[in-house]
Amino acid sequence: MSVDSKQINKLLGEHKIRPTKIRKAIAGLLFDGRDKHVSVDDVIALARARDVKTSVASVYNTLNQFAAAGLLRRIAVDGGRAFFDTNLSDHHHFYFEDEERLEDIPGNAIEISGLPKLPKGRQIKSVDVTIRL
Amino acid sequence: MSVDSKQINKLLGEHKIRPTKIRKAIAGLLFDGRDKHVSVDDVIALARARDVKTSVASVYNTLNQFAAAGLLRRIAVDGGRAFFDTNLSDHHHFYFEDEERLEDIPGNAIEISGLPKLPKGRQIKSVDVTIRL
DNA sequence: ATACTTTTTAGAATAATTCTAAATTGAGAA
DNA sequence: TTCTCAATTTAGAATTATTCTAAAAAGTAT
Ligand SMILES: [Mn+2]
Ligand SMILES: [Mn+2]
Ligand SMILES: [Zn+2]
Ligand SMILES: [Zn+2]
Repeated sequence: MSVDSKQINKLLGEHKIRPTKIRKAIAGLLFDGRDKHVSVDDVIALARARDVKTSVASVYNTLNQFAAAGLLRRIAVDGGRAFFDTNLSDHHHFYFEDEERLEDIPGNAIEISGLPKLPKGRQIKSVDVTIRL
Repeated sequence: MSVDSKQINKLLGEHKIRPTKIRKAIAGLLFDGRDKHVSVDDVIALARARDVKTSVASVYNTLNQFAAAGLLRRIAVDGGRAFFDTNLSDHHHFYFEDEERLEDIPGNAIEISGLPKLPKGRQIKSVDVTIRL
C-alpha cells in the first residue's frame, strides 16, 4: 500500500521511462501491489484524491506510455472508455456489464484448447477471454 | 447473394421489427448469406454503393435495433468503432490489428475449460474469445 | 382521405481521445 | 550555479464515434 519511491524509480528506469514528477506520481497511484483495472477518469480521480496536480492530457500521455512500455495492459471491453490493467500476468476477465467493471478471473483456471491454425505469416499477439455477466 | 425481399420481410417480422424501407434496404445489404463483420462506416459505404439513400443516424438506429432484436451481434474489439456481426452462431474471432478487421475462427475449434465459479447471483451473458494477430 | 404513430433525418450535442503549440521542467555543460 | 536545450506538461482546440433533438416524412388504421 505504501509505495516506495525507490521502487518506482527502479520500475520506470527498467522500462526506459524517464522518472518525471507526474510519471512517478501516477505510477505511485497505480503500482501499489494490488491488481487494478482503471479508466482514465479513475486515474484522474485517484490523483485528485491524493492532491496530485496534473492534467487530463498528461494522464492520457502517461497511461499510453506505460502501456507501450509494458507497464500496463490496455483492455477494450466495450465501446467508450479504455481500461488499463496493472496485472500483467496471463489472465482473463469477468466483465460486469451493469457496473462497467472488470475483474480478474482467479488463478489459471481457464484453459483454451483447439486453437485453430493461424492465417499464414501471422502470429498470436494475445488471446483475450472476456466473460460477460 | 441475391436477397429475396420476401425473406427479408419474414426475417424482420419474426424479430418484431417493422419492415420499413430503410430497414429492408439495410437488412438486404447485410443478410445475404455471407458472414460479415461491419462497422457503421462499412454499412454507409455499402448503402452508397447500392444507391440506398439514408442518413448516418438511420444506420446507427437500424444497426442498434437489429442488435437489440438479436439479428446482429455487436462486437467491441478496440476502442473506437463497433463492429456488427451477421454470424449469430456461437463462435470466436481473429482480430487483425493492422487491418482493424475481424474474422471468424472456423468451426467449433475452440474449447474453453476450467471456467471458474461465477460471482454469486450472476450468470454468463457471453464468453468472448479474441485472438489478436 | 384523415388522424395518429413510428420512423427518418440533419444537425447539434456528448464523450473519449488525440493534437497543437506554448510554458515548464529537468539534465547536463559550462 | 547558471545556461542551454531537449523532453515533458498543459490548456484548450480538434477529431472521431456515437447519441440526442425535434421537425419532416412515411406508414398504419379508421
Ligand atoms: Mn487475456
Ligand atoms: Mn469515442
Ligand atoms: Zn486483469
Ligand atoms: Zn463473427
